[in-house]
Amino acid sequence: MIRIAFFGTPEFSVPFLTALVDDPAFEVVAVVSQPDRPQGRNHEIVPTPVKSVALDHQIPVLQPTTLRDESVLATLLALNADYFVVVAYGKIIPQAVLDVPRLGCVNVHPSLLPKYRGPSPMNWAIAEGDAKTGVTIMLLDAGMDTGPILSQTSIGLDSDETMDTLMAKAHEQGVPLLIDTLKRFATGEIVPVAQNDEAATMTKLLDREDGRIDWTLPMEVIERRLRAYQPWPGLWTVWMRNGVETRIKIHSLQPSDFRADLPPGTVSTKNSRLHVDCSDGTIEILELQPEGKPRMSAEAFLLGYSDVNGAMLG
RNA sequence: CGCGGGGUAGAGCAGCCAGGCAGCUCGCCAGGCUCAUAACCUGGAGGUCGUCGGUUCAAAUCCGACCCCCGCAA
Repeated sequence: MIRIAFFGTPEFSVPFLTALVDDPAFEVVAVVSQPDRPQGRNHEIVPTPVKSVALDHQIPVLQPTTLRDESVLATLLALNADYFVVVAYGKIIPQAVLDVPRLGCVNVHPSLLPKYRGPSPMNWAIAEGDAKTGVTIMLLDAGMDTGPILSQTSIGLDSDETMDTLMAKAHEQGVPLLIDTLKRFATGEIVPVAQNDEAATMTKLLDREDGRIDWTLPMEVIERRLRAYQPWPGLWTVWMRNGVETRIKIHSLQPSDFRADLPPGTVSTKNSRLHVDCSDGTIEILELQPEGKPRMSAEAFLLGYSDVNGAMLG
């Protein structure tokens, strides 16, 4: 049996972990996850998704605050692991840890490396309107997603692709690829291939301000971001209503054939429809959510907030 | 004890601060008008005002407890 320590934290990592657990060729001897942190509305301490699954399978869980620690290193060494498998762990892994497993540290990166090194590669692929992205299985080295590639699978992006659907595809194709790659690399069937650094691109970490709609952008870009920025940071805008900033989340929109031809960010309503102009046309908002309220259709919103007509959003 | 908004007719909201007939827009039902409509007119049904308790002559409104929904933050 191939001995594996699994490094991962969010929901995205879970299918990879469960597949390893379920495969008789592997023994997952430990799981390393980020420390539990206060979360949610009352700052409750919630276990990470990966930790929960590990506990369900009676797998020992480590949650070190740092991997640069002698006792942590000693614990990892004692696992006598063949692989460390890293899927969205959330922290840089220092060289001393990379050197621990016999066969190496294998990372799952959801892009076609060397394109989109760095965080949020799937968000980026959707936001850029790419026709395809993929999943890369690679060996970690000291750089940011710079290690040699073991295997890769390509994923076609649909015109209505969202993070939900893309993650499902990444799991569908990436999980079996990981399993297969781990087995074949262990037997020497796979030779790592260095990345072409000249073709590399980097993504930046999304932050909450990325979700704030810039209405001076074209419709197409705004629409892509709506699909790319789910579930976080989402897409939102601000309505100055009677001197009070009201934040409004946009859940669904579409380009409109109606042309209001107003300055970007200006709201116009017509026949129970909600339109906002951007740089190259008029967008119809279909579903939205004022802060403190549940999400609702534009039609419902207009019944209670008819004064939005003519407002300038930003 | 992280900060904050909300629960009022099927939907979205106002009324609450300052207690005194339960409102608005839409939908629904019936009828009318029109060549015509996501139009217009007339009439109508639909509510334990989240729950429980307290104060009061009187509570959607004030006080207390609880339940539920949501935004932020992390």
